[in-house]
Amino acid sequence: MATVLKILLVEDDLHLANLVSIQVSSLLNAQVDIIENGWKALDQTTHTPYDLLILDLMLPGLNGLEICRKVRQVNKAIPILMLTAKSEEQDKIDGFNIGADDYLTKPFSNGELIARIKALLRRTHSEIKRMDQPSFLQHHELRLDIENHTLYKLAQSIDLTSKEFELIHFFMKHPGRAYTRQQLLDEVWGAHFDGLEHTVNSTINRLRSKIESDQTNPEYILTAWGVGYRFRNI
Amino acid sequence: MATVLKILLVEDDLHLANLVSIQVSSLLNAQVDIIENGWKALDQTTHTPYDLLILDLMLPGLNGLEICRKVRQVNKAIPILMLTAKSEEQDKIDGFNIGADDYLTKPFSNGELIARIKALLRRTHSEIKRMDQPSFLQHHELRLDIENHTLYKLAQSIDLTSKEFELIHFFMKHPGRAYTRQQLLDEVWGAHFDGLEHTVNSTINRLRSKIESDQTNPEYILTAWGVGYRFRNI
DNA sequence: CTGACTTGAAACAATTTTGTGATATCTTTC
DNA sequence: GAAAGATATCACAAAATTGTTTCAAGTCAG
Repeated sequence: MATVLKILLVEDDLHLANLVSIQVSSLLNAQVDIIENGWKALDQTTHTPYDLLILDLMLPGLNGLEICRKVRQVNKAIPILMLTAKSEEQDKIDGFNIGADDYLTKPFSNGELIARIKALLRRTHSEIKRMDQPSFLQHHELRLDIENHTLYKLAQSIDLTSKEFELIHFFMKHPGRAYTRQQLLDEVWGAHFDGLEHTVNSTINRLRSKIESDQTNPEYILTAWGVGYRFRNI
Repeated sequence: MATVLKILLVEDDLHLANLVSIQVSSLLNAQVDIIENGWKALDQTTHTPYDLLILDLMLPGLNGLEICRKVRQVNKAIPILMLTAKSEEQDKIDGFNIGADDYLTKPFSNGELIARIKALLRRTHSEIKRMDQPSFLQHHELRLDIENHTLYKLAQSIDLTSKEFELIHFFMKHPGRAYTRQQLLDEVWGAHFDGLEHTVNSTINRLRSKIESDQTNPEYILTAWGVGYRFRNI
């Protein structure tokens, strides 16, 4: 089910292009097409739907800025990452004015490149999350189908509200560890939530009533007395 | 929080600065210093230790991003909150790259501001705590998993109450040394506790019953006759 | 706009933990 | 070996924490 990311890399330095391609395709589960020439690149983007464009600023034929501008006329949504040399710093501003979403100054590390790409795709609401996390989380009789937003106990599906889903999702990603209520608020409700810790109790109470066979003796969401809660580990 | 928070607010709009200062100092028990000029602010941070920096992005002298970068060169730990106007959205990304921990877009409500500050301080405090303490403490067959808040004897996990956990945590951090009951009360129960020394006995008794194979001949929590208790050293 | 559903908060009930007192057991000292 | 002092154990009550129910406000679809 893991869909492959399609990335177009427009770069005339084939050595660099290959390095980037190898890293990106292996670390992000992506298919990277490489094109050296600006005009060809523009043509290619109109025929194939890409999830991300990586443009070198200096190119034969048509430079990065111009590709950027022309692509944006047609497609306002596609994330664009510009690659620039240090001496071209001034062009950054132009890049943004024209519609690039981020830029990277050469030389850059692989880690930096991957981080930027991930950040870009996250921002543009792409589906990269899928590649960073499994589609299912299974613990004992519980199976969480993350993409379908559904919880199964054995074969039986259990309806969860969205808070309940997020909470058990978090727990199942971090089984065994005890979290305080405040930590759960920060992680699940968001750091800016400004309510009572007791809120966690209520949600856990509702969750337990749906997933535990014997609510007075929970199997999955365990109470860590004096601390908070933890998800079962075995 | 008993101690007063020290916050530096760098903001040239004095009207806004005063509003923020009043709210923050009253609701968070904080002392807020206000500085209008970027250069002065940078100088100030090197002379006074602050718990939090709030930087406006647009400033006379030296803008928020630059202050942020320069402060980070010296101090990697201090939490930084950036204030930006809507039109400066693009700079957010740069802000994060440079090392701000959070940002807030003007106009913001007081509640939002306070919530962000609290969340930031929580985050950085818990990170600091994690930084300077190990995740595990191991002695002989006992292994204390601090983050998971769980004690293992060989592969078997042992349920502890929070006092028991705190007590054995303290012991395992300071093995071999004998502590009087009063010292243990001060260290584990807290200096304000004014109960009987006898309380320590009970807790140790309960702890021993959970971790010692032969309770009449303890391997881990040893009695230091006429003194108090000590944790085994080898 | 209505009605069902979700969510956070408040009140109260139930449970667990923890401190204390009483008593038993062990060490040391003489 | 006995007395005095110190520690261990047990039971119980107080304190702290958590569980449950209910209600009201907010949200969303139809």
